[in-house]
This record gives sequence, structure tokens and C-alpha cells, in this order.
Amino acid sequence: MKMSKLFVQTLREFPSDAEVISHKLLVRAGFIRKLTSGVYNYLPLMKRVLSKVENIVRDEMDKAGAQELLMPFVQPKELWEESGRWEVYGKELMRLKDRHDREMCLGPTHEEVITFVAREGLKSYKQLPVNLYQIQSKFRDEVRPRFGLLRGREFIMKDAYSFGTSEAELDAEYENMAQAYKNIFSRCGLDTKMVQSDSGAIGGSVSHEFMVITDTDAGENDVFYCKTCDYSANSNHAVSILPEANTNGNFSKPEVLDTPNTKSIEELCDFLKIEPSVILKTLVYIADKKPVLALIRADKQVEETKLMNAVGANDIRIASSAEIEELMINCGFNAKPGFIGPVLNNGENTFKKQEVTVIADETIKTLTNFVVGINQTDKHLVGANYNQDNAGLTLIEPDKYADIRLVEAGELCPVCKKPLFVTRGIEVGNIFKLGTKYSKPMNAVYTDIDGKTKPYIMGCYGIGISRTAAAAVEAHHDDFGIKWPVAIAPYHVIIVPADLKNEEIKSTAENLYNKLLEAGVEVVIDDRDERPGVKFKDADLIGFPLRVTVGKSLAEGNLEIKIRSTGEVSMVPVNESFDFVMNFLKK
RNA sequence: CGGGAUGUAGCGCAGCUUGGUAGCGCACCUCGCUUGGGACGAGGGGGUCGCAGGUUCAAAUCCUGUCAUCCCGACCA
Repeated sequence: MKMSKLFVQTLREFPSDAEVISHKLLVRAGFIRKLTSGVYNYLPLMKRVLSKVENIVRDEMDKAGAQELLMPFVQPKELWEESGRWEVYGKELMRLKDRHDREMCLGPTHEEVITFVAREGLKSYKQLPVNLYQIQSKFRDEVRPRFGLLRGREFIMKDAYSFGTSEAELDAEYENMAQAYKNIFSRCGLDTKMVQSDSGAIGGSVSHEFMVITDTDAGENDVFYCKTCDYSANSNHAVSILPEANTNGNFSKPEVLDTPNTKSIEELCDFLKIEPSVILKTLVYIADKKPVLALIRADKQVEETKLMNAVGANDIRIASSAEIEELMINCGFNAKPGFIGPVLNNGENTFKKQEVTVIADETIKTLTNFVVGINQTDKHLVGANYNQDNAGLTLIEPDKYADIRLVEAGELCPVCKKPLFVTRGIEVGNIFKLGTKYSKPMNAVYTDIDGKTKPYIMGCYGIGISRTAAAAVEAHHDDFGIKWPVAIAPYHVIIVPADLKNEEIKSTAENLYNKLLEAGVEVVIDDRDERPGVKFKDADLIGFPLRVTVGKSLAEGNLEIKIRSTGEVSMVPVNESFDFVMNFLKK
């Protein structure tokens, strides 16, 4: 490829609307341009990178026994009603109507369609197990797209779905995919960590995510991990040994105290001269439009995904002040946020009447003689305990105890009891055990050896193709630009003739270029009539793994070959330069 | 959805307070000069100043509305 004809426009400055480095560099180096919020044009250089990632994915998926197919991007409402997700999925599902007013959606994922495909074609146990995958654009109407390709609304994804007859088959395929994923990311030049995670809206029981570890804002997930054993988990799923309370409440008897202006835990601690770990904190959430009281020891935070799972809801958010005050009135109290607590109203559980679910974190069990709100502004109960009269007040027994606590770094690993560490990660892939979550409601069944019809046992396995490419930039760059791993670089080599008016330089460069082209090397020659500095800057910015400069060292019969990733420079005799390049690419 | 900000040429920005011929740098075109880390000179093309109303002799500038984009939060495979 001749640089003068390559469709690329590098920019002298970073785009003003980009925050993270992969977004900045991909725009500045001419790989992508935004079309509208969260939607990008993939320009020729980017297209080449994406194709390389896709081909690595294809290669490993095919080796793992999966078969590629392609499903429609537009999907009918009816299928989503069968699975029940038309109601559940929320605004992220881009819904539209055709000219006949029939409702459709743009595929954010393809469980429904693949289950449709499977039930048409997989009738007998003899055909199973099967793993089908596609590489395709997805659309999710994200509330807030950001970080360029890392969280776009339209993005390219590989999604695979397995169908089997037993849990054992699913377990085997899950392991098979985990291994394929390790191969894929390693071939893409990415170090990934496989971490336990919540299974989210897609559902199912077991799931893992593949994280590219990056301690920057680009990593939107917190990953807790142990350096002693191999435990690692997304914060939405991580657990730790239940931490002891730091201080026991030193209140000798239950008593209601005036605690003016102690809306926050911090203010309450200052006022009573106590530690947060002797306070029972009550948070009000709205889960699927119904209120939930979340009880947790006040030195810990609630993990909302865990709480959502404990409630069995699809949607959860913290209640507003107005909603809390309204709930209090409905329950016969009158209290502002900061003074809420799980107590009966004159011996009556008025929360239950309002369909309030009370979920208590495991940390509640560690509390004795604790401090708790009693739904009266500027008052708290101290020295409280469950199962006793507390100065005339009775605490409400939670509907459920569950782990709804956000793990903190330094807490102890649930497996080996050593301190946990935290880091940020970019999720580039995930694998789920779905079981019969979709096959049952969609009546996707096969006939087993015993003549009975049974639903498929399913798994699903995703890789963000465009996100993986962007994550590679996050992982491999410097102040000058991108340092593409060879396997996914748009081109392997750029040849820079330093002075085109010098015939010897020009012809030497062109000879090497033609020779490499013939050998099938993906090579660009910078034939632009620009000063060398401009060419070097662009070569570094775009990130060609290898740069061959034909310039002043030609007087000694040498070319200068620079390895972008290491910065290592070699002076190579002209007649050895071809072999040097070929050897580099072989590695 | 709450809070904040911004929309002026492909990109980065000034001009707006105090209304009066739409500017600068980069990029692009032509010529000259230059050729090892984003040179220089001369000339040139490109903008209904997000959009719609209003005020005014006159609006990029003032007023109202609206749309879009970005940031923080909430949310999220």
C-alpha cells in the first residue's frame, strides 16, 4: 500500500471530546470517526484491525468445534415476548416499528433468535451437543455511551451459543470455551484475567468475565483478586471473609437518644463518639418499582447488583429523598433520610403493609448493642439488639439475610484467607451457563434417547471484537502513539524513504517494498513528499510494528529498522533487510 | 433521569461582555524553498456561526424555545 493513497487522516491534536487514551489515539491516528453518539465509522485501518481480531476469533472458535452462522440484526417483538425479555430488558433495547406498526428491536444480543434457530433444526439428541456463533454488529441504547469503542451503542461482537443434553456437557463446553478464549486473547497480545462475575440480565447461574487489567478510568470494572490463590471476581460478585466489627457498642442498655443533625453516618459517629461498625445502616432502594430496605453494618457499602439478585428484581436504584419521606408517611412515621430503621410502629409492621422487602446483609449478624434509626428525625436508638425489647421498640426481622456487601481491598480471600487486592479491568469477553433459561420458556426441545422431549441445556459466550481492539490500544501505547501487537496490526511494516529526490534511496526503498509485497507481507511505503519528521511521527502514531528507514545510513549500505514495541533500532545491510523483516514477523 | 458545560471551516480554538464586512493555527490546493522527529515564504479554496422564532436599521453577539454533543452522578452484556 502506498501511504499517499491510504485513506487516513492523522490529526496534530487530540479530539476534544475524547477522555480515554484508546479513543484519543484511534481518532487522532485516523482509525475511527464518530458518526453520532456512541456510533463510529471504522475507517480502512480500523477495518483491517477488526478483521484480524475476527479471524483469530474464527480460527479458535472453529478449532474448538463451533460453527459460524449469521443472524438478523432486526428481530421481531414476538420472540422477545416468548422469552419474557420484551418487558424486562428496559430502554437499552432499541425498539422500532415497521410500516405495518409491527414492533421490532435491534439485536443487543441473540439468545432469542439462536433459540429459534436451534428449535427449528436440532430435533434429536443425536445432533447434540452443538455450538453456533456469529460475528456481527450489536446495538444497545446505552444511557451514556463513552470511551469511544469501549462503550459504544453500536459495536461488533462475537456471540456463541451452545446446546447440549446435560449439565455435564455444558460444563465441558464451558471449559472448552474458556480455553479458546485464553488462546484468543493471548494471540491478540492481551493479558487477561478470567474472573467470576454476576450473570446479569442474560441470566443463568455461573459466569466468568475476561478482563484486560488496566488501572485507568478505561477499566470500568473493579476486579478483586488474590495473589496467593487464583481467586478473582468482579466487584458485583466478589465475596470475602465476613469482617469483624472494629468496636463493640459500649452502650449498656437500650435507650432512645436525641441525635440532632446527624443525617450522615459520619455526623452520627462524631456526635455519639462511636465507630461506623456499631451502626446498623438502613438504605431505601426501589427495586422494580417496589421499595426495599437494605440493612448493612455502616462501615460497609451495599453492592447494588447483589442486592438486586437478593430481591429477585430486574432493576434497582436508590430511592430519592422525596420517595423516602413519602414511604415513611405511608408507614405511619415521619422521618427524613438518615433516620430510617427497621422498627415496628407501635407493635405493628407497617412496612409489610406497604409491600416493603427487608434484606439484611450478613454483617448485621455481627452487631450487638448497636445504633439504629427509628424513623424519627433527629433520634436514634442505641444499645439495640435483635430479639429483645429495645426501650419499648421492636426490630423487624428481615425477610432475608443475604450477602449484599461490596468487598473492599484488604478484606480476606474467601478461598485462602489472604488479603484481597483490587484493580480495574476492561471486560473483553464473557461466558455464561444459561441452562434452560431460554429453551424452557421458548419451548426449544429435542427428543432424547428415551423418546421424551427435553429443553436444551444452553451456554452463551461473548467477545467484544471492537472493544478488544480498543483494549489493545489501552494496553499498548506510549506518548507517540499506538504500539499494535503484530497479530492485529493493520499493517506489519512501513518503509520510510527519507528523501525521495535521492534516486538511490528511492529505488532501494521501492525494491524492498516490492520484495516484501511479493512475499505477502502487509507493507506500506511512505511515498509522500513530506519531510522525514512528518513520516516518523505518523508511523509512530499509527503504530506499525516495524519501521524501515531508508536514509543517510544508506551511505554505509545500511537500512535502519526500528521495532515499535521496544524502540530497539538495528542497522541492517540492505541485502539482509528482507530476511530481517521476515524473521521478525515469524516470531 | 438529576447536576454542569459546549455548539463558529475536516480538526483544535478566538470573536459574544459593549450588536456594525466572520477570524487564527493545523489540514487541503498552487508555486518556491527545504529534507532524520509534525520547517519556511507567497498565493488560494472551504463556514446558512447547531436549528427555529423574537428584539433591532442591523444579530455569531441580546432574548425565548428547541436539538445535539461532552463531563460528573445514577444506570449498564
